[in-house]
Amino acid sequence: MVQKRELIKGNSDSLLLCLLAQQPMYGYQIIKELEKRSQGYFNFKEGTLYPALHRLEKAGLILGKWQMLSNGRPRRYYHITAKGRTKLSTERVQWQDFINAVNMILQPAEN
Amino acid sequence: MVQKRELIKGNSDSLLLCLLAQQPMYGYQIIKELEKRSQGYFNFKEGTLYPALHRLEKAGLILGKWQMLSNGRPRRYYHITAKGRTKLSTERVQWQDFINAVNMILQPAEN
DNA sequence: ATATAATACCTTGCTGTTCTATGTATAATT
DNA sequence: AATTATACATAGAACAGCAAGGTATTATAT
Repeated sequence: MVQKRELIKGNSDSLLLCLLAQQPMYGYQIIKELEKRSQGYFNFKEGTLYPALHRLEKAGLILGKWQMLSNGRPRRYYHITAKGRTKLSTERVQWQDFINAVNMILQPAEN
Repeated sequence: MVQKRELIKGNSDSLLLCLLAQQPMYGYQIIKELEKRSQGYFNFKEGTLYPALHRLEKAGLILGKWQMLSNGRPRRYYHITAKGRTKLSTERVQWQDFINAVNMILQPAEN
């Protein structure tokens, strides 16, 4: 399947917030989880994900907490905030509105 | 309704190709038509649309032809090419794949 | 008559998002 | 001993959309 990567632009925030609304996760885990849940469709790059998480944290939508594993390797677990949950529900609506609008153009399609 | 404008990125090509697959149109008309068909959702800026049309033409997906009106005002009508129609059908599939993938993340959502 | 809005094209520069590439470091596997 | 997987991070390039500006004609409103 050939993907159109640009489609993800502006949508990744919703995906991240949605995952973190279910449980706190760390960056590397999020990448794997998105890939798994989308049956291999999503393959977030680290250069995309980490800056995105930093943006979301800076915006107060998520909160990162360092957690040291027994083996001494640190992970940064991100938790969604109340503000983040509000944002998520807004973005869900916006996503649906967007799909509807696009389909109004693409659907009546006998061409 | 508050829109998330970035969502359109990577999707506008499909919308333009779809319109032009139905009939040749000129830039200004496309803007109005997209607004009308989406019930006011889409409001393409000229700074977005004209460069987009130029890109599509350069890629051989559409073909522009100047047409002089009786009043002397020129319009540039764009026609879809065979290559453009092929591209459109590919993009339709990609769009559906993308929706499906996003919904795999957002849908199982009781949060 | 005159000002404003609508039509119709265009470009430049800014911004934001993604990706590639690179860097660091440890643990597990081959 | 070498490679892969885990886990974080950033810098620079590419690209699309937008605001703002420009030109020019026609139609409408004042």
